[in-house]
Amino acid sequence: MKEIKGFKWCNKLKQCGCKLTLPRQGIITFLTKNPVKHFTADEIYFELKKKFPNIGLTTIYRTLELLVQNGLLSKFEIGDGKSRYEISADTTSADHHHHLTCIKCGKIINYNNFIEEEIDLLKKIEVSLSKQHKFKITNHVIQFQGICHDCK
Amino acid sequence: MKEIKGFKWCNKLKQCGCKLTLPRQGIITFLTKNPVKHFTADEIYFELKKKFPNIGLTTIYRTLELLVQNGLLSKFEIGDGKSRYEISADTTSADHHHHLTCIKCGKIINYNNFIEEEIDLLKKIEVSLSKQHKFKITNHVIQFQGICHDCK
DNA sequence: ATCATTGCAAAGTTTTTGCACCTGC
DNA sequence: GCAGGTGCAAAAACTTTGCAATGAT
Repeated sequence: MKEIKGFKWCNKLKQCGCKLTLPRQGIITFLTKNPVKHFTADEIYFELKKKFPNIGLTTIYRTLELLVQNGLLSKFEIGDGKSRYEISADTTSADHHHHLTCIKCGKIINYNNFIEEEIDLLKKIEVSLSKQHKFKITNHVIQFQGICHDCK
Repeated sequence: MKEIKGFKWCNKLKQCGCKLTLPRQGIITFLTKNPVKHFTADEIYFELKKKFPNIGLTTIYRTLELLVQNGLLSKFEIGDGKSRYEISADTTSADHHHHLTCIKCGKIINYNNFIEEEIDLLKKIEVSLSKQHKFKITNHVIQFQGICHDCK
């Protein structure tokens, strides 16, 4: 077992007392390499199959859930019935983005040319909500929904 | 067929060329009366059964989808595999709120004591995104995720 | 009268569970 | 070596579809 891309996340997993198995490394590596996409479990499964032909879809689901629970991944839904996952990018990271989704065709557009106040405000809100509701906030899902140019 | 609570939405539906059937009225009425909850299709089904014993779950799904497509409802997911629906409250309405959800137990907390800049900024972003991506934005899903006091 | 809408049953998808085997530490 | 992790098959859960019957305009 040698260290690979995504080692930061791999270490984080170890710190949580989880074993760093090959499937887990594979999933972390893959999602780390593609930080701006939003994969379904199925898409990750078919991708991982290439490197780990024996991997099972069950493992994908279990690993994704584990990573979500430990704050490494963000899980969300755009209305098509499939959960989507992406690496939790820090709000200061260039990979951090929000989503604009079409309620007709399901198209997802990322945007990260934030209005300058946007990130500041989110941090402020997170601090405020944490205190008020005694939550440890790990993530946020900001999603604007509407009808895209093609569907109108 | 007589007018009932939620007539504003009922009229909106008619304007979209949809027939105003009893099940549709029932669903609109129910969701209008409970503007701050987030119901699953199943929960709405069992509620509507009381008034319309013959109603089918299929109708619930079809009606909800219709209402979402026409912008009357907001649909979102908190990570438990069930879609949730609520009446689209205008951002200026007292019913308008955002969500704080626990990734462990699925608890949903509404908050609407917005930091004063929050609503202004959202409007600004919506205008900006609409132009940039030629979207007609109908709704937004703002969701902070974390671990609640009880789960920590 | 007409055509959209409904309810039921069946099918389709996505996700979870049980269990014997395997693997990282 | 052992607890935790994996893969397969089966099951569960949620949602959609086909179709004949019904209902709103």
